[in-house]
Amino acid sequence: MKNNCTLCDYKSAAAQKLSAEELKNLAPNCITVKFKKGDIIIRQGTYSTNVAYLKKGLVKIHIDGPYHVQVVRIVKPKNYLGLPTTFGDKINQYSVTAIEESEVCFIDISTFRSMLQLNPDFTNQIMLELCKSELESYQKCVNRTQKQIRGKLADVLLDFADNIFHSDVFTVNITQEDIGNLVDASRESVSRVMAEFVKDGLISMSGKQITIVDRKMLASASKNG
Amino acid sequence: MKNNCTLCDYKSAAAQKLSAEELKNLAPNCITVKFKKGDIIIRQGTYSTNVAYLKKGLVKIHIDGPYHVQVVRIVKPKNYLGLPTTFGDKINQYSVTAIEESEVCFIDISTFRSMLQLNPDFTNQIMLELCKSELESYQKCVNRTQKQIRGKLADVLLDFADNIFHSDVFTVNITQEDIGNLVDASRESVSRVMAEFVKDGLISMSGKQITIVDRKMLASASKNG
DNA sequence: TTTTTCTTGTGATATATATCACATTTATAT
DNA sequence: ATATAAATGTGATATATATCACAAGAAAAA
Repeated sequence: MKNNCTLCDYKSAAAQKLSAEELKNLAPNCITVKFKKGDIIIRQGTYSTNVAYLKKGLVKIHIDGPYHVQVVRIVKPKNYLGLPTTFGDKINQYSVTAIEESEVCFIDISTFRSMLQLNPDFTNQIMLELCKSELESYQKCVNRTQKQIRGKLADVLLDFADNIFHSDVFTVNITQEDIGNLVDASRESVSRVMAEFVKDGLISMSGKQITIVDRKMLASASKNG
Repeated sequence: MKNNCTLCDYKSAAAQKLSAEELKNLAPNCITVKFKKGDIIIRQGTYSTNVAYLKKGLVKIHIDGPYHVQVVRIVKPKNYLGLPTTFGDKINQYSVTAIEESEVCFIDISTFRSMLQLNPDFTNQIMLELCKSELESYQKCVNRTQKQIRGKLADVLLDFADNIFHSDVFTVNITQEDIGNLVDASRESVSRVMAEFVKDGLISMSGKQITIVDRKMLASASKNG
């Protein structure tokens, strides 16, 4: 689908720094593609020739580890997917898969580069996001390696409510195995701990819908396991 | 100590993109400071007002986790320390400590920002490094969470030899507790596995000097634990 | 609807590694 | 040189979580 970037309602913080002229030049160099749940958007090990930007939907970023897949994080719209790959390495170091119907805008890499070259405000915003996500990934890694399952699961549930769905009631279209890969635990352990959380009244579940019932206790589980 | 950046022998890849004029302007806005082994260069939780760049020595980057310290990585010279903090957050998200006598150049942050604003080649190089380190940190996190101690220790030893000391014989000025924090293991476990490696002829040790004896077996330990 | 596949629940068991406790060695300070 | 502190080695024990095995439920396909 051809784009009209000027009128785009899903502009990134960085793209909002672009001039009318620049946005006009951008349009013919990017395409929007729709993905269904389960579709692979970026595949680890393949060449990356575009910058991907999530306009709508929800995706997971995942890496093939030595023994399992690790889900690095869940990404919501108005975020670039795989920015670091775009520069550092030409080969995608991780995969991105849609977990809901999603719309991704693929921007030609040399167009993206020339925007960086020409517009320092744009560049600055991109750098800010790179830095933020690097710091976040450090913090997440510490939590992944040090907390135990109850703590990590509580973290993930609060993160979903606070940063992704902005509601204490939400429906995540991922399996318990995915959640396991997100907190480095087996799917059986996820099942058990979730049941524990329900039993103890921290959350309630019906199907894939999760409701956060007791924020305080969940926060305490996040801290003390 | 006042700097003469033009004549500096330790320029970063990015700084090599600066013009003679730009280097001249840089000099009055940075100072070089010497640190002894054990000195804290950057302290987590404090304000960051400078960009730090490692000219000589060796440092560790570490984060206070919920239960222990995690050593994120060991950094060798000609690398920026804490770049992501410089933009993303004004508060240092991690600490940096010298593990050998080190020299660090502190660059005034607004000077650094204006170089980014004015020199796209400089910026490009900085972005490249940011991206590379983000990808690296993803990969490291997967290894940390999935491999077991033998594998992680083998990784670290090979990393030291290949990427830091460029020799199969090297002396690391860190304790086994540090190594434990680097591979997310207790110091006792590090001691035990190191002894195992010596017994099995993968490495030899005398004091803090480590010699890699059997690369093949070490690489296989890295893979298969 | 019926069949097949995917996902979840739950007990029993195995295991890697932490923790504790103390001895010994090495480094640092007096 | 001596005292003190820090780092390392090593056994015994505890424990969180993986793995295995199978049942049951939900979703997708036929």
